[in-house]
Parts: sequence; structure tokens; C-alpha cells
Amino acid sequence: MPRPAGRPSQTEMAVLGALSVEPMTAYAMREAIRDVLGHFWSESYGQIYPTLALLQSEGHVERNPGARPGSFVFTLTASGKGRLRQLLGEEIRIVPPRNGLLLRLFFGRTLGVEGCQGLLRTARDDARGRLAEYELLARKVSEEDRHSPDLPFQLLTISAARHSAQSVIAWADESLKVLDALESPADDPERSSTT
Amino acid sequence: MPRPAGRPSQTEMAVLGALSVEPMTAYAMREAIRDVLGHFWSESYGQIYPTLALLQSEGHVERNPGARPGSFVFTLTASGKGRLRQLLGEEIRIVPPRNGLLLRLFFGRTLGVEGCQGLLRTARDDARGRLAEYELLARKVSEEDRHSPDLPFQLLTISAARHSAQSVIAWADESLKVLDALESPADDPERSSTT
DNA sequence: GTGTGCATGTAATGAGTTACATGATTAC
DNA sequence: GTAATCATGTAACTCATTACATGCACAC
Repeated sequence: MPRPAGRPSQTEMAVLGALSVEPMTAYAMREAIRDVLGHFWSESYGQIYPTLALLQSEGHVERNPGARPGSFVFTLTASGKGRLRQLLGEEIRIVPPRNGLLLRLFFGRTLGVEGCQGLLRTARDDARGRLAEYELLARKVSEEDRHSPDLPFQLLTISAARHSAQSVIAWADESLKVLDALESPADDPERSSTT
Repeated sequence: MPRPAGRPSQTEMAVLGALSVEPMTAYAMREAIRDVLGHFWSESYGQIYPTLALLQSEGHVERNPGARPGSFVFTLTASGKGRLRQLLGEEIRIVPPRNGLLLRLFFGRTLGVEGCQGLLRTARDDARGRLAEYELLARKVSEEDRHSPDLPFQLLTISAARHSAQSVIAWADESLKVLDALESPADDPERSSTT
């Protein structure tokens, strides 16, 4: 008698979507979400297991014995495919944003210019690292799913990540220059007598 | 006896930070956060009021009678300034990403190419709208806080939003072209006999 | 035999929003 | 007088993570 009450439909979408690509165990699903959807989505066991149980009780997925005793492979049923289509059509619910980096920078006067510069450099380097990862990921899925009908859509999401990382890098570089100028306003025509 | 238990330090940071700009009521703080930090942060009454009560009990903020009976203006104390500095120095906690748009696009095969195009167009138009808002916001704060030491940092965060919106627009445009080609692969040199 | 990876599942906990109840003041 | 705005505060609920308990299989 699993009672995940009000059903978090986003998790449901992710779970059904994962099974629309191929049948898998709950464990494998978590791995796949972390590795492939990791840059824009996350699910924990605490969500996946109850959701699968619910989905099974409604006939949207089928639970069959897996490769070893005590393991189960889940498969999308026809009704599950319908449910997925329905969920994909639902309006995107906007999540209230919470960007810890920007919050800190906004209070940069208290944090100090140097602190801000440190944060910006870290953010830029992180973005660069991610950019490299995305290149790799794009190549990896292009190879592995060479002829999969899912490939173009997967590449779309990786492209989004790339654009986003690049925008962070550009912004951070620009901002670092602004802060440099702020620290040593050497050739400011308004002020005349600086050494 | 307010017991907000484990203390969500991010909310604490936002609240103390808001008061570092100027003293205000809880209500005004919520307005300010929505209007100025809105594009990267959010706080609800359910967070603000208990946090202010906690902060006051610890001497980080002072509660004084406001403009009208039953209203209170909060002011940052010296200890509060210290606490804010401490919080600003804390490591940024990375939040697990959840991008509903990318999740849907990833399952684009099930959603359908046209559905994806619709989502992309909406996303692009939203980003354009936001871009215009950011222009306005930048001009507004530049004017209002012309000589405020907080201004350059505020502009930094608006610049981040601008870059981000621009990257969404560029990505969406690019992706729409990809999907167009997917729907009607007319002049694909690999295939010869298309009408 | 023992550590690592595959695998299931639940309980405790956290963080945050929404909705509500309440009331004074201001503008029309 | 009445609607909108300013203002405080709490309770219920939702969504999600983390940590734990459990155990098989396989490589070394």
C-alpha cells in the first residue's frame, strides 16, 4: 500500500521517460539519470522507488524479475506511454530560482571585491570544466546511440548546457574586468589627483 | 519561542543581506527580494518571519516600531554584520538542477517534433521578454542608486541574467533549425531520391 | 574471506511554498 | 463605505534528499 499522496508529476515524467528509452532496474535508472540527465535533472532513490511502485499499481509500468534474484526490471506499458505523453504536454512549472553565487555577489560590498573575484574565478573555472565534460558527453552519446531516434533530442539538451556554460564564462570574464576597474580606478577622468 | 530548527542559512543570508542595504519591515523585504533579486532568488513569508524572529533572538537584528502600529522595522546590528560576513564566506551549496524544459525535450521522440518546437519558441520568447525586463531593471537601479556602493554589484547580477537569457535565445534558435531539418530532411546528400 | 558493485527499500529530516486568519491605513 | 495596499504571523502540505538497513554476486 504505497501512498506517495499528491504525486510529484515531474518525477513521474522522468521515470516514465527513462523507461521509454529502454527497460531497466530502479538502480540503473538512478545511474542513468545521474550520468545522462545529470546536468539538468536529478532523482534520488527516495523518489524513484515509491514512484515506480505507484506507477506499477496503476498499470503504467510492468515489474519483471531481473538478471539476479531480488532485482526487478521495469518496462513501460502502453498505458504508461499514454501517461508519459500526457505529462509531457503539461505546463512547465517554474521553480523559484535560488542562485547562491549571485546572492553572494549582490552583497559584494560586504563580501569585499576580492571575495567576489574569487567567486567569479571559481565559477568561470567550473564552467570551463563542465564545458569539457559536455564535449565528451556529446561524443559519447553520439557514438553509443548512433542510430537511436532519441539522439537528436539528447544532443539538444547537451547543446543547452554548452550555451549556458559559455554564457557563464563570458559573464565572469566581463565581471572580473569590471571589478578590477573598481579596485584601482587609475585613469578616471573625474578624479584628477591620483598618484 | 520560535524553533526554525536547523536554520536554512541561505535564507538567513538573504535576510541579513537585505538589511545590510537598508532597514525595512518584513513585508518590504519580501517585496524587495521579489522585485530586485527576483531573477535569481526568492523568499516567502513562511521563511522570512521565522528567520527574523530567530535572528532577533540572537541579537543579529533589532526590531523597532515601524511607521504604523503593529508594524516593525528591522535593523542590522554589528553582530549581524559579522554573521552576514561569515555566511557570505560559506561555501556555495550546489542545488540539484531541475529543468522542466530540458526534461521534456530529452523525451522529444515521445513528445513529437512539433511539440518540441512549440516549447522552444515559448522558451525563446520568454527569454526575450526577460531580456527587455533586465534592460529596464538595470536602468532603474542605475538611476535610483546612482551613488550607492551597492550599485556595481547589483549590475553584476543583472548582467548575469542578461547573458543567460541571450544564451537561451541563441540555443533555442539553433535548436529550432535542427528540428526543422529533422522534420524535412530534403537536401540530405546521403539520400538521393526525394521529390 | 573480503571488498566493491549491483540492488531494494524506508525513515528521518529539511527546506520551502501556499493558503489562511487577522487587522490597520490610505485612496477614491 | 469600500477596495487596495501595507503588514504580521502560522499551519498544513509538498517535494525531495540523506542516511540507513539489508543482502547477493563476483573478483581477487
